[in-house]
Amino acid sequence: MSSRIYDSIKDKIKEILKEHYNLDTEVVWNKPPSPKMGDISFPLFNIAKIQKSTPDEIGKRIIEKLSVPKYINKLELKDGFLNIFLEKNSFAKKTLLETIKQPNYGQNTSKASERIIIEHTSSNPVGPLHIGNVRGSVLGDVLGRLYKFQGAAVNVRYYINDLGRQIAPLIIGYNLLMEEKVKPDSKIDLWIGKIYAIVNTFLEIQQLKYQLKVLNIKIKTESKLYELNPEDVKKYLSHLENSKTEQQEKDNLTKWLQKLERVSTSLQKRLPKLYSLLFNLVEDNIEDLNKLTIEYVIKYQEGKDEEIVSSFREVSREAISGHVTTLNLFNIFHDDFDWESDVAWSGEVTHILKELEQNSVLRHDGHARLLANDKIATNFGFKEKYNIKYEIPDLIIVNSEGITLYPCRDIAYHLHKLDKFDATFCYNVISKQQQLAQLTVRLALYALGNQDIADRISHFDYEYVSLVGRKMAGREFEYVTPDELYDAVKTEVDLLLKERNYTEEESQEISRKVSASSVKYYILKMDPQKAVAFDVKKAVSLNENTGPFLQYSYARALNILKKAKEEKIDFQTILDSAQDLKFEIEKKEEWDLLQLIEELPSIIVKAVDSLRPDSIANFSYSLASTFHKFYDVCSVLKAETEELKATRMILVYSTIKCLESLFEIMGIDTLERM
RNA sequence: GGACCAGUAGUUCAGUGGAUAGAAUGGCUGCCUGCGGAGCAGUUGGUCGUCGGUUCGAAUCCGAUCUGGUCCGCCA
Repeated sequence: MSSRIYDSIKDKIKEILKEHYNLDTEVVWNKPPSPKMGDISFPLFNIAKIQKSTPDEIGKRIIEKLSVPKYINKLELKDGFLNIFLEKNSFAKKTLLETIKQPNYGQNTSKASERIIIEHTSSNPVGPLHIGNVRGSVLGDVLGRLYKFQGAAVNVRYYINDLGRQIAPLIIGYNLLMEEKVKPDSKIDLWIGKIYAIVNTFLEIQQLKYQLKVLNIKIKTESKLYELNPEDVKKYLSHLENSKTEQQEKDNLTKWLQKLERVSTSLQKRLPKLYSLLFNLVEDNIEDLNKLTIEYVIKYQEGKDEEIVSSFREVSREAISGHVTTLNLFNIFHDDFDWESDVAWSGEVTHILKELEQNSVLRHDGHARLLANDKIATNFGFKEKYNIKYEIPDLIIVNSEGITLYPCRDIAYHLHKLDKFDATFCYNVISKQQQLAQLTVRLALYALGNQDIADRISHFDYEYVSLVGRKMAGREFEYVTPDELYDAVKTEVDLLLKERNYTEEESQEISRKVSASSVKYYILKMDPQKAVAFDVKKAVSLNENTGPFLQYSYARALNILKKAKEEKIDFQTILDSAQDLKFEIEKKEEWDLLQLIEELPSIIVKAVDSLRPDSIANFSYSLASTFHKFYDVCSVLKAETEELKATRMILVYSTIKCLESLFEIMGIDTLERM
């Protein structure tokens, strides 16, 4: 907890301790459990202990010396705490005058000297974004907005992983459909996701059959190369059971068989038309899908075959364009896009490997090459610097066939990434699964003599999102997309809006903004470190701690001022003469609201310093919720006295300003009516 | 086997050394001639995974331990 007024009282107490006891110690404050014990309290135990005195003695001394600022009403000692009762009216005046004065309340320049790169989303271009990826998008977006709000220059980048083996089967299927002039049956990235899942299944079926053949597990069958029917699976399983294969391998193959059977049946059921269309196309045109896949991958990695290059790029671009459309729904935008393939083609990876080799930090083991993470961490002072006490595992970066794996490109990418924006710091908002890979990148930079770069890169990690009861799997076309959540909410909202008298245009704007905020806020409000089982029902809810709830509070607050205008109350004059106004805080609800307003600036600072974008959402909820309570109990326009009316109007106005700042940071739209 | 993260009300979560652990949701009950009911109020519900330690004080820090997720040699 932090607050400017409270901190200033704290500083006074610190001064007294320094002056009186020559004591330089940290003083903490907190909120008493009950208002009867005051508004703010200071525990005196540790000071008493250092001074070999009692809390009461210390407290008495502080009270004696504390020249009471005008917003302190009463001081009290109780159970070792110094309890302070604030003079609410002066507190209100100080806080609200400040709020009125600032154009964007809570904005500051504490990060003005920073230039921040934020990489987020960076999803593979083989399907639509799902709620798992979008968790990173939302966190990255809000982190960037927090920095911007505090004066930093922010550059948001998307790293396109277009070199994956997985893309090749997608390209093959996509091209076959193009030749047949088949049109997408859905949003482009979703369509790509379908093609990928289907053709990849064919590929896996072929690979599995090949493996079984190698082990001499053969069955009599009528089925085609890319087909796996249930009867064959049964036969395979019984052959496998009786074969002399190692148990471990038996288990793996059994699992694989079962999985592929499940996936192919499920895909056939859910996408019957596309499945059979692609099946026939691949069966008729592709003799050896596996071989072709490898050929494509190698050719793209080399980057010289123009046809292949343009195919990969085209499909990737299509997928990413779908991602961008989705992200834009939620006010999430990227400034730049980097291609993994560009990094590969630059030839830098070869140099890096050579240098790592020369520096003796590559470990050859069997046939693969690993980056000697622990050795680097120890020798270059990394462990000491970051207080790492365990052994860091080595990571394979070149496989036994001499093919460089993605961490190599990641290292090359990060060598120049900060230069692209002349950045002071870079956050990679990437799921926790990438922890070791991300650490490896930084260690490689250490080994290459680029500690200065490595120390300015941070992995902002977040836990995975699963579905209630099952896992999300792109390969199986199993996921919940933010698009479908958005649509589900929108249907609900449209229904609500039908009962109100809005024009079609207004209605569309409102439902768009409400739906977007609903989905975005739901993802934002969860602690990044917590794995979440996603509940679709809750995600589309419009009540309680949701985006629409906040928007509703805003509209309600705004409406009071609108109403005031109708009643010919000149609020501008009230604002202009606020300096001379006698502020009056009468009820608990006003006081609660006021304190949250006062707290907002420090909440913003803390959110970025502790890397908790989600804390903004939770604070917004308490503010909105407190406002509703205030609204219910305190009549603004019909307040008993002019002073009370003016104070309440300014409270409403300040709440609006708070919400505007919070919405700005969360990238959620405000609504005047809904 | 090692590492990282999580474990708080029936459920979903907030709470990163302070007094009596907070919301929401489910169930039950009230408030629309009122500044917008997408709201508010009441009621019910917790050995903060377990055991120790540090401390005047622990959900919070340390150590063990259990459970779940993820990563640790050829996918990204």
